Amino acid sequence: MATGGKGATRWTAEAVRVLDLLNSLGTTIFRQLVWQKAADLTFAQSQVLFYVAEHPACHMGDVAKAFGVTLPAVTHIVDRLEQKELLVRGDHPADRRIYVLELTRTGKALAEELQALRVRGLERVLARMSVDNRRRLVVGLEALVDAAPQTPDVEAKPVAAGRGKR
Amino acid sequence: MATGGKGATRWTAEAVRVLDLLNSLGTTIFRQLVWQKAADLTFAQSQVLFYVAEHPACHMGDVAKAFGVTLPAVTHIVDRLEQKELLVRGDHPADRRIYVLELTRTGKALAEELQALRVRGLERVLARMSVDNRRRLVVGLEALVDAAPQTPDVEAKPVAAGRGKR
DNA sequence: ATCCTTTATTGACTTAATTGTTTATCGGAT
DNA sequence: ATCCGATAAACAATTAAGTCAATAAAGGAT
Repeated sequence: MATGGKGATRWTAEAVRVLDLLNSLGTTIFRQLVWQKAADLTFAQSQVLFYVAEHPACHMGDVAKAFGVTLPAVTHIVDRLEQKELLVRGDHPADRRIYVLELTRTGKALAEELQALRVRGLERVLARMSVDNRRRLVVGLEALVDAAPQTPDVEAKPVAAGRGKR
Repeated sequence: MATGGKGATRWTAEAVRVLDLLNSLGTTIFRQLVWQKAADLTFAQSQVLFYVAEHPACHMGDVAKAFGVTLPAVTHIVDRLEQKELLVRGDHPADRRIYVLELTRTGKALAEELQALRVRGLERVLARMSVDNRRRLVVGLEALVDAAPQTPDVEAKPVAAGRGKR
């Protein structure tokens, strides 16, 4: 409101622009960079791999919440990752209903390798930007992420639980 | 490490940060805003809907190139959109192999409605940002999209072609 | 006319995600 | 000590999306 425009109308134009940019992002960076189809992991599988890498000892439900999918979906993906020996379902010491997810040695190595791939790819893109624009990008994105509805991360959260007990 | 500045090392840190932010974006904005699960369209279906809305009279192959998927995948999605009467396969006047895609009246209305939904959602987020940060976001994103490997839009482009001719 | 390329479809198969149901377990009430 | 409600996860079935391989049909060239 600082520049005293006519309020909503101005933001709408900006929102449309940002939406458009985010869309372009999805079909460039996201598709060509973040989603390197390496190591015959599917998109979902690599996402879970990274999640477990960053949240060791997490539970099935944590993963489901983080990606907003249902538990059965996680079950399948974790099944496949376990088959590939990238991840193990460990037992929880105190609560026997719970699986504690951990990456195997191979899984950790793969996660690091993929991360390095992404970073290198993104570096090549950032190198084509000016220092100022890189700064703007980082600060702007930080503000955006900050302004977005809270991130459904590992923290305990009510979320939409309530699986079908009857 | 923020003020370090020994060349490549600095960019790496910046790349990691941006990667992280893009990731957060994927699990917040993208999931809660861009992907409004309205009108029982799947994600892929709504993407194609929007694409055709913005590129009237496009061909099956255009869609495939734009999203980096194979032609059969497009066939299926267009089938479904046609069943829902959101889109029609028209004939090309000069080349009878080609289908010319157009949204129906209903399809256009739906696209506009979904777009409005997204814009309103994004507006609410942008409203929580300062004017300066909004500016930084737009400029930074523009620079990023610009620096990214060229967008696989409607233009003729080699992309990852090599579709299975034999 | 014959060959080659382009455009799109079809079929078979795999992976994903959703919904609904079931099993096992935990924790707290009697 | 047992029953009851809630939680964690598996299992089953359906729908969608993506792949490859093969096919068909139209266009263009020689």
